[in-house]
Amino acid sequence: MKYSCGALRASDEKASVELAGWVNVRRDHGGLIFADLRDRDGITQIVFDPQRANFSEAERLRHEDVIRVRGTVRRRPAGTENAKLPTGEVEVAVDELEVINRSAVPPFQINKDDDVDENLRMQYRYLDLRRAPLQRNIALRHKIVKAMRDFFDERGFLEIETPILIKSTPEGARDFLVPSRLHPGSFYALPQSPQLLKQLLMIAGFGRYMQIARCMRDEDSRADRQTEFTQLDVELSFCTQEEVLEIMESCMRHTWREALGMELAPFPRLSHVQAMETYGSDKPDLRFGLELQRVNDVFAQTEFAIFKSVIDSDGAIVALRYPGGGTLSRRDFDALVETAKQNGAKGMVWVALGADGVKSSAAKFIHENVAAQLRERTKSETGDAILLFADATEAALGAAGKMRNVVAERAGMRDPKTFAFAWITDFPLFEADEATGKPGPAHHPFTAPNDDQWELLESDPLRMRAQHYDMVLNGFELGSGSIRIHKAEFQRKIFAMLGLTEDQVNDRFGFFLRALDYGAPPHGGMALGIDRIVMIAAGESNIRDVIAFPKNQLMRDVMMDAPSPVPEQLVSDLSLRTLPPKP
RNA sequence: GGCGCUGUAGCUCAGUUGGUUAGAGCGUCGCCCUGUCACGGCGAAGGUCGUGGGUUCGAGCCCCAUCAGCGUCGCCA
Repeated sequence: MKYSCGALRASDEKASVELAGWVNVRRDHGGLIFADLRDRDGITQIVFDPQRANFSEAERLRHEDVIRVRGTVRRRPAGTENAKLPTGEVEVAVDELEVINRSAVPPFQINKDDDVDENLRMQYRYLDLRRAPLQRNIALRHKIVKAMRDFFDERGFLEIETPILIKSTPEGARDFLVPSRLHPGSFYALPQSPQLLKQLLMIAGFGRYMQIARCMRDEDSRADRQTEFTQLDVELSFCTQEEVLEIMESCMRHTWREALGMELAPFPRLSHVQAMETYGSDKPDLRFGLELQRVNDVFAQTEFAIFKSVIDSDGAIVALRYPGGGTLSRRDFDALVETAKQNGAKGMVWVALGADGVKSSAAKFIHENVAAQLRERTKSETGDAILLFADATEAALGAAGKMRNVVAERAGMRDPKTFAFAWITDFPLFEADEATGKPGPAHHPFTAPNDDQWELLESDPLRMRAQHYDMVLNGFELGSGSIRIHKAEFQRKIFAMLGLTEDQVNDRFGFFLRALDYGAPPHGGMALGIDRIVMIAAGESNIRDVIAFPKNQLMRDVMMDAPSPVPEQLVSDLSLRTLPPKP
């Protein structure tokens, strides 16, 4: 009878079994050969006896050979059980050995979790995937996605697929374009998200929609961001923001329970303003405290010119506790100042609360009473350091917020096994564009403002708050959602506000505005990044480690060697011509 | 496009102030080994020090350029 390599137990003793898998390792004792046979399910020790004809064949087994064996399960002799393996009480005495396919010597060791060069791993992705960490991560990903689907099914949602070839709408990220053979000069776009399509499904009366949706954005990748990625996409009709939050939070609670066996506490909620003030970030890591403190008052009388001018110009001096930072050397602090600058700080003043007294990079201005007040305000202790950031309010908070993560990392306060979810609510509807100062959508242009704020659209749009919410986890944004605008009239107002002409609106969004005219129900929803969720759940720090076939930083698939040139004929069939590469 | 880190054996790394023949562990190959599980023992093979140029009597090491990977800024409605 066939078994997986993780199945056999002591209770299977004397069973006649067939196992197939990869040779994880061979231990050749000369007169007796052990091998560990591996498949997705586990590892089983098989034993070759010199009396058997297959012994000489067993001597030739090598790592990653694919074999099938038939034999008898027996208990291992007392004292030789392996407690590290679930199958460690038994072994299979092999009667028949079939070598199905020999393996070349792999470019790196499959049976060890050692670090290997990323490029090599990508080139031999199928071998990297064979190793335990990726096997685990991909299996976890399946469990998470299944838990999500089960949850929404239970709640009456339909999973509906939306097309991959859609219309380019020039807002947002750069589109991936697909040229049309039948319509020369015209292009499809790959979806950045199924945003408009899911809203159309609401207008179509489906009420509750979800999809595990593939999305593409032609932007540079990061450790937590891949150009091609997967979203849990959700939309529902006749809902309030509160209902969306409840459903999404329950979904995550269900998912963590099913996939990780963990119970999640209720998610704390912070307004956007609150998050920025307290943590200097709209995606604060709540695994630790280290709240930022505005300490302008402490320096009200300071002679320190930089601080003084910041206070006079209505900026902020922000203090951050660095637990254990008091023992750092001047050299370490110099490096930390550099880190702060890379994180957007103009500069950074440090105050070290050493056992032998207070030291500071601005010692002249950090009088004893100032140090005492800072210590009190940041709840610091002897042995800690306090970092000070002075700048325009937003900039100072932002830099301090980034350094908050840096010092927490150094202080070992970012435990990957702790999951601190939170909601961020009350985002602004518009943000001023840094270059032009013009208002642009903070989320996307379909987001509804708070119901009573439409009159601000002409007078003071930047003050409008949106029915927009983010879910964050351990300092990562998992995703955003909002209540959408469901009246064409209001949608047109927003487009106009964003500077689109009537013609542009009709050309790009005409189909959508028309749909809003035919009885569009109020609706809202959310989309969460599946890759990021799995990454954090798996305790990985790179999103590639939870994607079966990821691309590298320059968007190349180095295993397939994509993208690649194509025959000229294929290009001309599309009525296209390639330009010579840019010099 | 900018910045940073990395590049030495199949893999992971060490390599002192620029100085003889570039080392280790794992893997690979061969021989030995009947209770191992990172089996053990003995032996062997394996190197364009990313690439190109320069400085020097002499470069893995210093300088310049370049390529690749990773991280990051820009970008990500």
